Amino acid sequence: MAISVVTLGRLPKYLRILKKMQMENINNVSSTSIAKELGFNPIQVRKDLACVSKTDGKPGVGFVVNDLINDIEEFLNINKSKDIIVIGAGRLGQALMNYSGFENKIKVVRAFDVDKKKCDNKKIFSMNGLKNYVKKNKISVAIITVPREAAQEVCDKLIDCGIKVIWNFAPIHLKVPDDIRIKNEDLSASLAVLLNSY
Amino acid sequence: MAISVVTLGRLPKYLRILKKMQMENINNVSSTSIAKELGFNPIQVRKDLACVSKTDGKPGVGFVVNDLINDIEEFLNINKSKDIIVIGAGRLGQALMNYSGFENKIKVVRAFDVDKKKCDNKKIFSMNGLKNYVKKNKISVAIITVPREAAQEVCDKLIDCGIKVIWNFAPIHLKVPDDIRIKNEDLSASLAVLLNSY
DNA sequence: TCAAGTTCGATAAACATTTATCGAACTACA
DNA sequence: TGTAGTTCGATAAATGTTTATCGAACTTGA
Repeated sequence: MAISVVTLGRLPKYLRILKKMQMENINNVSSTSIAKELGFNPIQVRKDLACVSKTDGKPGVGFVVNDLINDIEEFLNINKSKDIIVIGAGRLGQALMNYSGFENKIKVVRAFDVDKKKCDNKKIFSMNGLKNYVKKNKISVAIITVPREAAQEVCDKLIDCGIKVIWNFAPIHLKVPDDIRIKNEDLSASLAVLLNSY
Repeated sequence: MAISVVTLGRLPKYLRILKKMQMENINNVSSTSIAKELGFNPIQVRKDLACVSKTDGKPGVGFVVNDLINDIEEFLNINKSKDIIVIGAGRLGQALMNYSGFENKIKVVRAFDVDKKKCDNKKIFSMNGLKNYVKKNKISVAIITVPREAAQEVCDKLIDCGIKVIWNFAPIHLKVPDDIRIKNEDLSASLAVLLNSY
């Protein structure tokens, strides 16, 4: 069976604590200790790991940290480098450009903005160069951090440029054709869950 | 039965498009059209709405937009104003302070930072004043946007100050006592889901 | 060597969420 | 008035996710 979205979302969390263990020269780890670290259920951890790793854990010992890291990274496809662009060089856009939490080779390489004053020709560029850059560098993933009013227009433009995957931070539900993958990241939804979950 | 987390996360999305309809003087709306707008299933929409609204929809007509808005807002408790603080006045912290997507009366009112150069005594303040401010203004919700290395320490300090709900954007899984509500917002997890969901 | 404790994977059970079905109520229009 | 189309809520079915159970494999230390 294909992996579920919830499992997929947990993988980077495993990766993060496994890498911490790797730094501390810990070779083996049990599902129980991973679970305790993250507040999960150990059975769930084993199930998740079984989805992405062929190497079994040893009873009484646990899993090999290095093997797990390799298997998860391979599964998440973060061994090949991936360049992402962001549209909207406001505070959020710039925060994402400088965010240190993404996996190894995933980088937000360049921002585009309508405001020419923001363009520094190092990492922030005018929207005019967008299509050319996307084509030349075969960019397929873009992040939208423009104001709500501009978001749908920017989204349409990105699709026109050949972008296939869009991560939208503007507080609006963007509509896209079926062949485009989009995640409408909704900070107010996250906050609602946090404030109201009993 | 208590409302589920997934339903809770959809409520702000309903709210957003309902408010748009309200602006356009649309009085009635069917579950079908809401579903189409958001890419959901109409039955799911009706179920979600039934959780938060006592007022039934009329067959052949749909729901009353204004009533739905009121019921959802009341359910989400966003009629009373709620002040939130953010620790870490970097780009992400400042982005959240200026974010326009939160509901009406939810405001990120003040940031705290160790870097005194960032403090402008308008909205950004030194960490020294944290505890006093939290106590005086009965703040219960805080956002963490400091670098990973500082996050756990900041988290502990917040709890010591009396904060009960924490929204963590640092790429690390923070541990808190059972009586503290925390959401470890994990941007790299979100991205992993987006990049790998089939 | 042996007993106690840990940990695994597989299978099954419990629980949660989404989707389908259906009869009834309403609108719109001939 | 009557008929076709829309929409509802309730109930049931299907699907997905998490947790429990259990026998077997391994470690550790007496």
